Amino acid sequence: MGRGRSEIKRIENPTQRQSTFYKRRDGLFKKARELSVLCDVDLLLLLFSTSGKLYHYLSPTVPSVKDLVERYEAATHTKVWTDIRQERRAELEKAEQMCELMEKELRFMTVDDGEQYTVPSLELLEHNLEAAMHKVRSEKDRKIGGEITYLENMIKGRQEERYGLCDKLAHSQALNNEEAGSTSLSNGLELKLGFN
Amino acid sequence: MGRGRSEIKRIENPTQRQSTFYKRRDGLFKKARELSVLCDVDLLLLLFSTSGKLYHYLSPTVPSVKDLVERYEAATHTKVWTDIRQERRAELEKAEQMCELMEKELRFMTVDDGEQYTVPSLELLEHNLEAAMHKVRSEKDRKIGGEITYLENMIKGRQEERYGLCDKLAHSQALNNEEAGSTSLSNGLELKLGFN
DNA sequence: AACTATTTATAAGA
DNA sequence: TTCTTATAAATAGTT
Repeated sequence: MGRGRSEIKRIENPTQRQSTFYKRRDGLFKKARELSVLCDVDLLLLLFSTSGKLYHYLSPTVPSVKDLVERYEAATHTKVWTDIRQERRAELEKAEQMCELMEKELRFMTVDDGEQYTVPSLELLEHNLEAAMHKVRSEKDRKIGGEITYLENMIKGRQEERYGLCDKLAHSQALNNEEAGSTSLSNGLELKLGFN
Repeated sequence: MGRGRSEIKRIENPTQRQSTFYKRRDGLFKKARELSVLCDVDLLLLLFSTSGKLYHYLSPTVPSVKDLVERYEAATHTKVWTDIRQERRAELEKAEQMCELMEKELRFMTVDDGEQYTVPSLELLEHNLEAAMHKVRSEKDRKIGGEITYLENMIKGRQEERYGLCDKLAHSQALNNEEAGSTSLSNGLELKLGFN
């Protein structure tokens, strides 16, 4: 139809392709509608443009897309919806299994009474707990040791600071004495710092 | 097209309807195919004739009907199926979160170095581990104690059984002696049981 | 199924 | 996009 053309191959010019898409899309939907009405046919037309936009038509006689797809399943013996559902269920079950496993492990670790232990497994657990305990204790000691060192350094720093101040003061008093004019102010300062 | 007609309503004459169906069905599929090729479009055409026969076309670029139907689902996100899917996803996420939480707890319990512990948390952990250890040890003692008791009972039972048999035998021998006719058979039985 | 007289769809151009 | 129009295609009615 139209002026010329007859080859059916992808239109490379995007503008032209888009234009053709509009026209032919409308034509196709019109024909689909006409066929379903004229000949009493149940049909579904589902299409996505290159840009990902959805267009669809469903005969008015069909209640839903799902309905028609289920009939398609029955006719072709393929299972579209059930597959999707089963995949989901499988994923969920896997996650739940993981959960259960870890829960069991946790219950075991915390020596839950609901669990039944054998003597060897109890011995293994005892061993693991002992190892964990060692780790915890050494980690704690390390942390506390670190804090103690930090505090010791603080004290040391303060002391040095104090010595420095005392030295300065002594120096300052010596200077004052040389000048033969000792003030009550410098005396007060000496008393204050002496027992700081 | 064609000679006359333009009204689009159900064709009541079955012969004519069937004839029109063939012609228009072919035309529709042809147009669908042309559109998908010319404009690079993903489409599905699914139809059932009045007699229930299935005809369908799927663009060669689409891997499966399921694929396109899933895309339809995602695009409309209004259907019951999507709701179910979202419920599933929520369940899955919940399960995964649980997993993560438990994994973290497990890592903490096993004093994994990747974790950062504070001194108070280490003390709490130490306390918990000690409690677990006590539980494990008492459980182990209980189990071992139980097993010893069980074995002791076994031994005791066997011994009593043996005594009972010896008594029976002695009784039987006494009877045999009374009858003054000892057989080789009863003699063999005595030998057999004596060191069982 | 085939054949056409017509109607319809649409390619190209605006 | 949208309209116009020349022309190709589809198809209703007929055989």
